[in-house]
Amino acid sequence: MLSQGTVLRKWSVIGNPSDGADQPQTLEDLFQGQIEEKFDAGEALFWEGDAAKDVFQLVSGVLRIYRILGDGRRVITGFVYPGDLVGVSLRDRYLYTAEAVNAVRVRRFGRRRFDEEVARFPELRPQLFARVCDEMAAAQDQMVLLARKTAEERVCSFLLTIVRRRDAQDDRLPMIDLPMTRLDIADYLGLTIETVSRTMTKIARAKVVAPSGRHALAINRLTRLTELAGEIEEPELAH
Amino acid sequence: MLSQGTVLRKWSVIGNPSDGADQPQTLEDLFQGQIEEKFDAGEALFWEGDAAKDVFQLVSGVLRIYRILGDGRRVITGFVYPGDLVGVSLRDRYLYTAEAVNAVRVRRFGRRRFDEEVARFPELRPQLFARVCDEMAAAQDQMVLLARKTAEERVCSFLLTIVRRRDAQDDRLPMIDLPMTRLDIADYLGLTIETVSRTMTKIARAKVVAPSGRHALAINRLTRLTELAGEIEEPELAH
DNA sequence: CGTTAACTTGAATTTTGTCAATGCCTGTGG
DNA sequence: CCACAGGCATTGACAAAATTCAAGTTAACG
Repeated sequence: MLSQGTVLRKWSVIGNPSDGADQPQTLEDLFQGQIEEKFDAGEALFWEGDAAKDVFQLVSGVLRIYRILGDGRRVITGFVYPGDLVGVSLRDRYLYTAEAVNAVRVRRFGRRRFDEEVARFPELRPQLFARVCDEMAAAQDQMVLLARKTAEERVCSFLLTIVRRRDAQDDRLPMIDLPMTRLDIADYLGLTIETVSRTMTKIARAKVVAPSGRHALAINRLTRLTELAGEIEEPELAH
Repeated sequence: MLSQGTVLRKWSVIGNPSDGADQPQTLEDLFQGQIEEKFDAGEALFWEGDAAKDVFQLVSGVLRIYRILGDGRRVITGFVYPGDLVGVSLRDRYLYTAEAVNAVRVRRFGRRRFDEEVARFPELRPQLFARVCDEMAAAQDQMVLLARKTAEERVCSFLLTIVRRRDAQDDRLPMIDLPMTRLDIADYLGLTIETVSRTMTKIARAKVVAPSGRHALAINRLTRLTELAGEIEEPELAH
């Protein structure tokens, strides 16, 4: 629906990339000119250690970003959602693997050229900076979660983050999508699949959420979920 | 000793900040012109939530960077060492508190002016970018540590990071400094002081390290320490 | 509609946290 | 320079939380 409009805009605005007259107003504009590539669920866009040749913008679907310890332990350091960029804040090599959780569409941009374009259009700089700051802020939130939160707080924080990401998206009854598996969630939250499963069951029994299949659930009590996420000052509530 | 020299250089090179002739070659040069401020152990440079007015460069001493959860749980997201910058990768407000672990000296730079200078001297951009990338890489390492490493691996990884930071610094027998308390270490590693203490004792008994007071220790078996940190591929060693 | 991977649930185990008591640096003041 | 105090660290015993191991169940996909 929206994509149709933005695709048209792409051709009219920067149909000729070497023409100095075109002025990308936003980082998104930069990517509009790139061909869409598709990856199936489970396919990797790139691997940890690969030469960091490209920057990607996710058009649709979800990516998982992860690292593997020597003995196979996996840590998912983040999920990437439509509109997000991957591969910006690193030097010569990717520090992590980026893999499609479900079928995804991405736009690719050579890093060299990406840097040149950003240098050429200074108004893009603050946008890029803002994205890097958000990435840094998310990493810090995740460190707090991993260092000090309980299993229940981790799961609730995770669900809450997803609720909040859908910015004023459509309806008012929060129904969220969980395209990733329990193992993905466990590796993101520093837990086992069993603990994630038990916690989900627990908050479902408490009617805080209502699962709808394995990959979607309704948030019945958002305030309670926020409390359980450990994001309330001095709760000290009667239980 | 060195500071005398750098202070002199400051006046000769950028004594007149509005003079366009001076060219800071490095980010360090930018800070050379700023007056040194001192903070005692325990004093805060700024608090989480404060308006992010300044960027700081640490001249000497160590800072802890932390956030507090509603009920008092503290998470130290990083330590800052001489030469490091604090307050760069954030927007309008500080996302964390920065506190002196021991007596520190810092140079302060207004964010507004810092941004202007970086815009004015494009050769500073890649340096700033590199620092932000390193910060991001460190945050990811920390997420891996917190999500999947055992207490012993966490403590050994921490010691190893400190060993590696002193880049070819003087002698060859690794003696390291731990200015922070066990509570600081615990809050950084997502453990309790008791677990940190027990783990330290354990690797000391195994002669991997040799404590020298509470705030220093010698690394006797660096290879073993690296193994214990969980950074070796497929160990599968006889125990 | 059937297969199979993904998920859930239960019981036992392990790791780390909590509580409590003791010990010992480190920095202060004599 | 030494003695002392108090905070910081260590150690031990016990408890709690999460993991591991082992079955069962279920929902997603062809």
